[in-house]
Amino acid sequence: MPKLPFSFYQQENVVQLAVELLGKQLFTLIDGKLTGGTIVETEAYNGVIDKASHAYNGRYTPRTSTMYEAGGISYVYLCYGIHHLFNVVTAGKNNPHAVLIRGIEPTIGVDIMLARRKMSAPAGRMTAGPGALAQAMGINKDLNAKDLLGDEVWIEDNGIHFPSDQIIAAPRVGVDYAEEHALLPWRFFVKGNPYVSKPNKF
DNA sequence: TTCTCGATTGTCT
DNA sequence: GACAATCGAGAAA
Repeated sequence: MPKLPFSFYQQENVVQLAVELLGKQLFTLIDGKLTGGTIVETEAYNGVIDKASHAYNGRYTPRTSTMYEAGGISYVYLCYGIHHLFNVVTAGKNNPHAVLIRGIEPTIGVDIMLARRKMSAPAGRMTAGPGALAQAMGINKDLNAKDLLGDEVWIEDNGIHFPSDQIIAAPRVGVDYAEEHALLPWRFFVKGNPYVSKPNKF
């Protein structure tokens, strides 16, 4: 199946791109172990105007410099000292947009993911949530700034397309006070999918 | 150099 | 439902 082309990641509309990533296949080849799954939950981080983004207001640091690169690479970082979060950098250079991958539905290497998660049987929580899915797929900060057209981590399009009425768009909680920010951060997930993290109630 | 806190999750009550 | 675990980035000094 074809990997998503470089041009796909150059879109300036990170919100729309976050929607389009739903249904795509995310793969990692770590230490010779192949794992992959269907993306079922994403969250858009709209660069300098997104208050929740690391690059908010043009903040540029060694860590966030990855987000300023041209789209089509990964952005991985450690949160709470425990969890690795996997993002896809999008848009052109110096436009720090990113999409956080929050949930996948495992399709390849399920047993490997179970072992990494130290679980004995498949369950929804295996890959539901950004920290959990990163652990399941063996993602760590060594995967930061990797080319998504490379052979360690990549995304394929196998034609899966969720109907629009199955895709839920949920604004981030706690931004009601700031009307200009209320539109910016968006979370998207597939309705009723067991591999979506908590805010699955609708 | 030092201090605070986070794009979270799992466990205990 | 509430809270602890845990460490590196970012900001201040």
